[in-house]
Amino acid sequence: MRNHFSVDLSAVVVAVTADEPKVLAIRADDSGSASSAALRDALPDALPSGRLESQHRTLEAGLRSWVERQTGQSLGYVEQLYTFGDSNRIISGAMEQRVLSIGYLALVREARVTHLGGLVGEAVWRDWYRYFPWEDWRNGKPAILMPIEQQLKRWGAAAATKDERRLREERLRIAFGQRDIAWSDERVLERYELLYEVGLVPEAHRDMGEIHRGRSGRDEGVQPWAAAEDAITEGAIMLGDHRRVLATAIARLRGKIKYRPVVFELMPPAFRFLQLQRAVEALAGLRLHKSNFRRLVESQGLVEETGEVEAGTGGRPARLLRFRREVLLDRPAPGLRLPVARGGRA
Amino acid sequence: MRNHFSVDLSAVVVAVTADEPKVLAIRADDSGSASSAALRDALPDALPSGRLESQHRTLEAGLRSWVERQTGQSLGYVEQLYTFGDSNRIISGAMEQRVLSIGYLALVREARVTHLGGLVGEAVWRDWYRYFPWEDWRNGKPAILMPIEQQLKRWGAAAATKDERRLREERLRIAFGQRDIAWSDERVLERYELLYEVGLVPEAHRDMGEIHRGRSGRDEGVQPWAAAEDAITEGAIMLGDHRRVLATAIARLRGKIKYRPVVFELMPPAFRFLQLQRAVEALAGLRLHKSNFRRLVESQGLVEETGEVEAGTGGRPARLLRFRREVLLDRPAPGLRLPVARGGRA
DNA sequence: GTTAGTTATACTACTTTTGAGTATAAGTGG
DNA sequence: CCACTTATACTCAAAAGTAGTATAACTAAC
Repeated sequence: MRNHFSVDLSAVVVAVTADEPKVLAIRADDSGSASSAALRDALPDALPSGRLESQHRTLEAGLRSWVERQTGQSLGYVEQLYTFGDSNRIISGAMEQRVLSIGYLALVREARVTHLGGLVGEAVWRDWYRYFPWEDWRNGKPAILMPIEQQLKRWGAAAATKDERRLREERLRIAFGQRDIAWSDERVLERYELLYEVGLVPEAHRDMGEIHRGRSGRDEGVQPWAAAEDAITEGAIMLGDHRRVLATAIARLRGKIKYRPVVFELMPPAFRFLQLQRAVEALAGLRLHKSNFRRLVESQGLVEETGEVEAGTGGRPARLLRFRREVLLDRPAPGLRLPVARGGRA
Repeated sequence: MRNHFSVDLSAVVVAVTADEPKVLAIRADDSGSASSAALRDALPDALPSGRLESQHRTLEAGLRSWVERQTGQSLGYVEQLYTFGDSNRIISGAMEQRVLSIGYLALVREARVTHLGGLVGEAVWRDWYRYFPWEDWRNGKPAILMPIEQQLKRWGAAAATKDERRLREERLRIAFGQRDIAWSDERVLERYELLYEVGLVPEAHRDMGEIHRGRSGRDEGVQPWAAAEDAITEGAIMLGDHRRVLATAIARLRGKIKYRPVVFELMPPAFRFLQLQRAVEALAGLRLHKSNFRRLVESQGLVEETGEVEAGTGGRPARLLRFRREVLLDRPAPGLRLPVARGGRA
């Protein structure tokens, strides 16, 4: 058994419904016992996940089958995110049990869930900002960032040495866009990991309790700087390191929409311009400039008109668009930023 | 043992020496037996790799220790590439042995190798175009592409149905930059996988021989289209799927240099402008426009002058540069391409 | 059935970034 | 001294991006 590992597959399944970014979660629900609704809501959500089994021909196939079994959702676009293997996932009870965990990002068009008489729990679509309220800047800077920034500033100042303080302040500046640096929508994971390290998210303290004999893997048993009472509880926590996987997924997706037409995996077959913009905004957590966004999309030839118009949206009826599947072929590599010399070709 | 897997860690260790991209390889060398030099050279190279052991605290730590043990090279920048888990890695002899393989990309500054009295084989630095001769366009279109394109064209035409033919021709167009589509330096993996599928690389046929009872994983036992004799032997093959891992690494690195200052991980502490350009060119396999490249680097504030100059290069002495470490902090996310509305900030 | 509000779409003026190339400076080897 | 290499500084036009304004076509409320 030594040097053999069990492998966990977990999926961040994303959809955009009513201009909001959704993620598929399993509500922990030990339906057997007569637990109160209050208690059930206190239990953290989990991502759909399961063990890789030897009958799964490919990793992706295993993932798809688990997600389908647990949520009834079948997956379209699937992309591997990252493999987490640091020995910090200790299954309570069975000690020495090392688990690798492979995270996936999946994009689906519709946020429907077939209700299953759940063995595991109930599958629900959650607004992803439920877990990361500080990531949504669509209505300006989120209020929750005030206390976060204050705490982080104090953490920075509390460094033992001068060098350590400079280091902390720089990390902070980059991750949260302080001073001259602008907030970057993509640094989701950096922000989460900083909060974890400082001890400002509850799971930093939860995981502390689970660590036996100093086998942390994350930080080797170093106590978080912040007290458990000071942790930010606005953002909902998740089971295990699922919130970290979610952060990885959001970061990846936010990065990818900028150079690959992946948004369309989330759109219905026909959609309006503004609808597309709202979807991108929902993912990026930012407001975009209307006419420039339109020009960008048009000039890239990403869409074409279906010929139909949609009325009843409370304004001038919009022409409906569809994604031009050809661009997947057209664009060699959208966004090559190197100044290639023409002489290159023989 | 069911549902427990052994995990292989393999590293693509990259350096740039004398304007050429190098990768660290293990020359298969069963030094025990008195094998002839000719035979030894016929055996394929391998990437440094080894099994994840439970004493490895993190995946990265395991990788570092394996690389160091096998090559004497200690690693700086390390990045996880991809986890391969399709059941196509069949260890000859031990059947049913399923292995996951996690590929890593590592960047080092100097191409030196401490010669070890090798248990495994000899570590050597190889020009990476040894394995992918069609990827080097620095001196114009590589000649090897002529026969490749011809074969691929025939494969396209040989499709059974019209739809299938269109599909094949499109894949070909994108991967190899036919017709109106330009060659893209980043599609290294797509190209390799296409060649594999068509049967134009020798390992496609080699792997066929190893497949028992249809357990391919790659293609479920479908015979490659091309005959084994028609495979391209210009590009050296590697052990197992190591060439695929290498392709993944090259693709990733070529993509990444365009939006992250990773090249500097490969440069000496002080360097000339042209030296930097040559390094980028070596990686991208392209020639770049000199003054525009200079402007790009300067305007981004990626480098600063050390104050020294280097003479003796056969021309006007150049000022030496060093990487401005601050940019790692400065740039929030180099290359945000969304038209953000100003009203976004509250 | 007019008016306020909403959504869609076209057009404009300006700035910044690229792409391609030329000119000149400062060394080396013969 | 001359041919050759390398370095560095400019120029100029085209393309892409930024920030708006103006107008058109609907819905809902009064």
